[in-house]
Amino acid sequence: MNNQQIATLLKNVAASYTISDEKKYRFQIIAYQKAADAISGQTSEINDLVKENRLEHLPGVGKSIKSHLEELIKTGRVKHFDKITKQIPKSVFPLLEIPNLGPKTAYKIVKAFSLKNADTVIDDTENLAKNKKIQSLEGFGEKSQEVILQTIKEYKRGKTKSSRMPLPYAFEIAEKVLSHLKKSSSIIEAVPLGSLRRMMPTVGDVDIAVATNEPKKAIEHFVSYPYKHRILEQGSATASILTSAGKQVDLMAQDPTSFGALLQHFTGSKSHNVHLREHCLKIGLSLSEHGIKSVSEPSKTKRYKKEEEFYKALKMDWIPPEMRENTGEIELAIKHKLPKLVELADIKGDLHIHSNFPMEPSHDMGIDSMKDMLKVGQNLKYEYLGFSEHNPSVSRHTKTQIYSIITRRNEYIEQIKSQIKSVRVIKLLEIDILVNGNLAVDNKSLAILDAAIVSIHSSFRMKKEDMTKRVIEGFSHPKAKILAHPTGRMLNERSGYELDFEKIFDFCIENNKALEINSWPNRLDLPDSLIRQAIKYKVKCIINTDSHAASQMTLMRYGVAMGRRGWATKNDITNTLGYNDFIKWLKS
DNA sequence: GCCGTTTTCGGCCCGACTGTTTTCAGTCG
Repeated sequence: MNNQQIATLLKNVAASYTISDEKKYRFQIIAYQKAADAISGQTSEINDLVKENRLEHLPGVGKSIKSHLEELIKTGRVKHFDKITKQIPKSVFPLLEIPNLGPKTAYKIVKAFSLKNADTVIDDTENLAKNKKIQSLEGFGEKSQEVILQTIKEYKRGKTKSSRMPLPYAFEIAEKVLSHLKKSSSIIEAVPLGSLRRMMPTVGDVDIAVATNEPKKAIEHFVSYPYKHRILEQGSATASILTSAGKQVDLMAQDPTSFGALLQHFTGSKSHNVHLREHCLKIGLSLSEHGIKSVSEPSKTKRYKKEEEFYKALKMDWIPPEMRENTGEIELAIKHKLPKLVELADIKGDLHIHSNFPMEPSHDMGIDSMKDMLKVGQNLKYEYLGFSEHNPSVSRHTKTQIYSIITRRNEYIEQIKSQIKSVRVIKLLEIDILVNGNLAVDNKSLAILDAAIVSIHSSFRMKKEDMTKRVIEGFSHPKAKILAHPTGRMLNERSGYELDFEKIFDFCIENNKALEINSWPNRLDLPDSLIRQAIKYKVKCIINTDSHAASQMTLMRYGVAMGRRGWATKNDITNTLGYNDFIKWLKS
């Protein structure tokens, strides 16, 4: 069961409580929704957290829900959940997937028309709306019937928030909308916020804040966005549109004098905001996107132009957006003990890049020359670059042939070195760890490299113990210093292979090896939660791009963002070291 | 059901928008 499925289950429990007796179960409902939100926002699999007994670190998941989840992972169901949800017709739950249909509305429709079949309930509701049967129900009308019909159609076409997009794609949408917004003189400033600003690996919808003295004009301009499918809502302070590609864009407008409060509010996460607001209530302050007011004097709101001022007014340090997931950052900010996170400018080199040098590998080659990639390295002000093409294919070459290809590449690198001197070149290779734990390159060839990156590219479906053994065996070679994309996950595609990370961490510490934070947008691997854990173990990480083209070398920002989401400081990342120190580590 | 900088009891974020109402309920983020 994946996180979204678990979150849906918890939401269904909350919905069941809402329908049975909203007043009686008011706080259980909040608790279950909170837990669902916490889990759907988690980037590592709850399945693993339960198995590794790390679940208590999730805020919103306490003793009771934790034991329910343990039962769920173990047996596939939860008796307590079954008891609660059994009181509600099964057909209510699929309807909750439709935007704007909450528990009350869904239940009303199901009950009024005796819709019993959960498999067809969405079609049934669509037909009822088409045949104008819903408008006569109490509390409904022509408009709400039309909205139901419309949203079900969009849901069926996949135009819904359920599919999350990779971070760079979300940035692209944001850029397009921003360039549209800039055309209006009513908009003083426009900034993308939400999960985009927190640099979540995937983004559901795009949130944008604007500072304006003419909110009505600003919002009218926003909803006139040429690539919109339709306007979802439009008020005097906020509006939402669906783009023609089916992605939702939310906009909030605010007076420039309160823009800092809006930045804080709209960046989230929800869980961060709720926790922060609960904390502030205890000291008599009520927070909103407008500013801060005292509970004793609710008519007066203090406004803040800058987000820094907002946090400062709460006697806290400003919290980097990447940390705002309510995992302890608020407490540290109060104590002025936040870590100083690694920054893009700290990075001194990229050690995982693939040039087009003809290595005859079994995996994909790069498309640009070493020279072109070095030029980009120069522009990025790097001190060093490590070329790490895939090893020559084992099935098509003898050991001797592999040795001669690597020798040829070394000679070519020496030539280039004499031409470009501002960036130092390190001779690496990305080498497969074979099923038996051996490396795909023998000792003689390894000896002529500065070091090696090792990684898994085959036979993913091994048992956790076997895979851990395989990785550690390959990683044990003295030349192997970096384990690339350690979990093997591909976002929205596959969850990766299973590894015992406590063992991997221990191994890295004992042998002074580093785990890669791969910046490739569909990988972002290590995942942030594992980075956080690795850092706690004092394991070194290294942030690389895995570029297969010179233009991809700027993807470094995404890897750095994941490091920041995992609370990594400059000291935790080996490629923040200057060349001499880095080489010393690499050859240690 | 969760949680702890006045608490192991007694609290629980805050506001916007829409449709169907005639002062509000439901949904969302």
